[in-house]
Amino acid sequence: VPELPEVEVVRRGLETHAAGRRIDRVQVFHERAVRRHEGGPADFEAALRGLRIDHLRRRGKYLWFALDSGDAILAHLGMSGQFRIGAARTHPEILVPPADPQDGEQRHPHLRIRFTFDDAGPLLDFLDQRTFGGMQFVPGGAELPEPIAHIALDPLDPAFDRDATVARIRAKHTEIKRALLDQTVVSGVGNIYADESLWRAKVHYQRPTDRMTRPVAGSVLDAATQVMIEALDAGGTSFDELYVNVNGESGYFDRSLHAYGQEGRPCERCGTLIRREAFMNRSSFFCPHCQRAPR
DNA sequence: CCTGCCGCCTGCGCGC
DNA sequence: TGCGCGCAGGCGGCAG
Repeated sequence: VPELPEVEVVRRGLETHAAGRRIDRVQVFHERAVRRHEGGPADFEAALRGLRIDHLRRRGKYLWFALDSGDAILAHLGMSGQFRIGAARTHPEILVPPADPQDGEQRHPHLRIRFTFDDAGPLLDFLDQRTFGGMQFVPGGAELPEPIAHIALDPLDPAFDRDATVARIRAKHTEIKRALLDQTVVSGVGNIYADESLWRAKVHYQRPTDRMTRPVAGSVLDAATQVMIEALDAGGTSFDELYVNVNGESGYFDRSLHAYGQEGRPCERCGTLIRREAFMNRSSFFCPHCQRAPR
């Protein structure tokens, strides 16, 4: 599941392998992948032809291709989206026989969008098993695409205001994990890093935000920042083949998880068994001793 | 304005 | 053996 560290790994890979290249052809193989694009697949393909990718930018879990025209391709990986560079050549094992023998071309079953460049270099594929991810062309969006103007800065953004975010958290009438997952409060945190942050800060996921002191709210935010930096250094968290970098390689931060997915294992601080509870239609992992439930 | 829930998706593992 | 179900969970939209 791609959260900030995983998306940043992908952004860096695209900066290396896609920036500076001019798009020759775009092929959309599944219309849900461009459902946010007003004009649909044909318009998406036509809008990008001939444009050059200048830079790759990111805010939270969103990333976008800044184009030489001043426009942008805004992308979100959703639950299972991947960008792969030249995968057809470097990973033949993921290929399947063509559905139609006349087709000739071999394609991965989850291939949704393919970019071909005018330099005859490796192509760029967007694969997405569950189709929660996708792309849209945003005219004039190179600096900041309008559709994500409401997304808060993430903790790795140089302009991130830590104290303002603490104030924002404390001003909300909700539980701390909901606030952490609210991308308009702080962006980039998903279920995995929310649980890891709360474990590090020794705070229960249901603590009311409006009854948290500034130091406690700050410690949760600082833990989130720290855990995401460490995960980025490890290349992200990979549980399976659903998250890999642009070269198809896994990250190894899963070995450093203390709470998420650790149900029944002893807490590394106190030995109490990590518990899993349903919360917000997902799972919350926590140490019932270190992270005491609010009254 | 704010909070919180639903529906969108596919594949896998489990129990019967 | 096969099938139905729960689970994985980010996000937009919308109800209250």
